[in-house]
Amino acid sequence: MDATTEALQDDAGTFPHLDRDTSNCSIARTLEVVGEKWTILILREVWYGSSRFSEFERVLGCPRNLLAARLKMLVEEGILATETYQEPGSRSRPKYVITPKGADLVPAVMGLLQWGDRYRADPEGPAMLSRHRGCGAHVDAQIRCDQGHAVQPEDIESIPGPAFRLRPAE
Amino acid sequence: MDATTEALQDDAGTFPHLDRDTSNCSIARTLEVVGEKWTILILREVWYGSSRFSEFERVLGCPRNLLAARLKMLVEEGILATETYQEPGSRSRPKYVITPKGADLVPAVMGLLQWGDRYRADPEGPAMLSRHRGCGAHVDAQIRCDQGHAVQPEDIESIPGPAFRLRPAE
DNA sequence: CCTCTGAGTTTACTTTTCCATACTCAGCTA
DNA sequence: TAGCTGAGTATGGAAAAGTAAACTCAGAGG
Repeated sequence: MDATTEALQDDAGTFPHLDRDTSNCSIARTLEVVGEKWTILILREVWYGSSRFSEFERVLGCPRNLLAARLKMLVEEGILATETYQEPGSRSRPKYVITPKGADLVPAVMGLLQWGDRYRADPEGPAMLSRHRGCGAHVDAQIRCDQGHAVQPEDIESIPGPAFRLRPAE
Repeated sequence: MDATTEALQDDAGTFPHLDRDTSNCSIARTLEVVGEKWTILILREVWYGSSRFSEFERVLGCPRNLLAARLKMLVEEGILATETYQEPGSRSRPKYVITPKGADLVPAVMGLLQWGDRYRADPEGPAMLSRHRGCGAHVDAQIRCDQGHAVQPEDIESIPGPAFRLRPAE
């Protein structure tokens, strides 16, 4: 940890957050990849079991050109990978499967899912439920610290990290 | 639980997911609220300490009309609430604070944050770090079941819920 | 060789969203 | 009552997304 970072961290809570350079924000960078329309919904369908172009098209009702563009981007980003499948009597064709990098998006998507379940579900409840395979208990996304404590949003402290930078003067 | 849902749940894993009605998906509904550009970044700035219109504008560099529209929507949705502040010598003006409903989005945003930290951070690391106030340990979003087990993405089983519907025939 | 099928690509058009800038408005001070 | 400031609103053009339909392409089967 360099001296600048150290100094800023000592000042945690009162660091100059309004003057920081926000171009290297991890939230913004994740949204550059998954923030476009259809992208997260494609991933949702992957974990519900779809893998073929025609399946995504059918269940999402999304334009083919956008679907092709999003799938291509997800493969280029390493979130999906292509494999091949072959129906009897047909030639082999590509299908899309999740990679470990893609699976690491699950906590974020679970977070969106459970917020929608809580605040925007139909009166009778959610359309889909998630449970732990085997134990069968309901699962959800939650925040924990490395000591194993459950953490409430108001007990999260955000402090400058190693790549913290101030905005260049205008 | 009605008979249809029961039947579908017995069939978990092989339910007709390609024929389901996806219009009541909780992920899609959450994205209707927070999926537009700037919305999540506004919330990020709220937990980093901003509350005033001019602060959001300055740190985000977002167009004023979009900022006004997003703030208005977030207040209408109950994610932010307005309070007033008054600088000495100035009239009172509105500021924006997070509500409990807004705080419930933290797991989703933490999920996006940690994915970006892992895969898209600068070589030296993240721009910001999150720690548990008091204990000081690093915090992250993770998936757990109600039995307290940590759950890996591949051990999540998605099954039809009470609002599961098949798509109307075409 | 012809046809069929899934997986795209291409094109043309409409609609929505985004962006930059100019303008307005309310109240506090001079 | 004129000017200043923070918080917006209005507007016009650019970019992205959505829609629909035609077109391509690579094999398997006939």
